[in-house]
Amino acid sequence: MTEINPLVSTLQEAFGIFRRQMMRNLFVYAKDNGLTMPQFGAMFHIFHSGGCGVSDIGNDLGITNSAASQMLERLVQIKLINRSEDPADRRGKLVVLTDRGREILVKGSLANQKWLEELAQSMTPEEQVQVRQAITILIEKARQLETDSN
Amino acid sequence: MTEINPLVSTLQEAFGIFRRQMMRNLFVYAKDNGLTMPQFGAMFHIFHSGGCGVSDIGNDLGITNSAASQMLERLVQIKLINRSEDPADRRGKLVVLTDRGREILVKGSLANQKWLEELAQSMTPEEQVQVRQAITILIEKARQLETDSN
DNA sequence: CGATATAATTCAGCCCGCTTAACTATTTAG
DNA sequence: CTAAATAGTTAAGCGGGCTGAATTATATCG
Repeated sequence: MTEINPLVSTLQEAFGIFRRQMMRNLFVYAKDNGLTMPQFGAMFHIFHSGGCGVSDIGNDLGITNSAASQMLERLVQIKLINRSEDPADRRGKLVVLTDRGREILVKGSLANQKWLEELAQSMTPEEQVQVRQAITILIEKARQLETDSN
Repeated sequence: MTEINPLVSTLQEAFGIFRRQMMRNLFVYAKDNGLTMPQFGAMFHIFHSGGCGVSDIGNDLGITNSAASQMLERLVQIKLINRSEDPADRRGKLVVLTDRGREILVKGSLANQKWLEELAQSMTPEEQVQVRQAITILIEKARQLETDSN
């Protein structure tokens, strides 16, 4: 048995609260924008990859290329993504969000803004500084982890 | 224009990282457990409500009672939830998770454990203490917000 | 060059998600 | 007690999500 790091369980708890907050909005937000959850998931992946191939999305969502291809075709139809030939490898396609598609994702990531504002305002100025410094460390470390694993 | 609280944008950034981490697993985890995303969403709601009615779930997911009723019926069939008459109001039903259903949710909430451990271990002991204290404040404030809004 | 691997698409077919509309059972209001 | 509101179910029907198998086009390996 490895020792239990108390920070990990604290993070776990915070993560749980964030998760719940996020799930509260996820389904309704997708539906309000005329998207199914898998479609939203695909667009989320495209957004964060900044452009990728068809099978990347299949892998990310755990579905076949076939399924991914069909789903992307629908997203092309409703003009939320563009699909073009990859100039570097003409077998592949390059999938990117349209402006409208990007807008949906950006707005979605701001969906919890109000909650975060309330959260911030429920703290004293001293607490705000303390929390901000700590979260900044957290963000920095998370980014490092991400970089290292590439 | 209200002034921009720097803590809010920091929290927003952290939330974004958490969201991405969570979305990475969400679809694959649901599928691995034989669940569609809406089914997983329903079970998530039941889990956190600790037991609720059919239309509660419909409201939470933004679908009609009819749709919720049909989905729950499938979850009953595969023995992930129990549905019984509400003794307090015999029009209503009481929906709860079975042990198997609860297990899926609990394991799911531990899905990011490894990442959190790596994150914790990438910090110096001093940073760990600092971050833990700050996150504890955050958790406390979030819980208070939740209590107040009820 | 020829064989093989890779990226994507298409088709048939199945199940699920969802809505609307109609219906049953129970509770609440006047 | 009757009328209206509320909780849930059922059925018909549309469309999406997904798979497996077959197909096309391009790239890579020997």
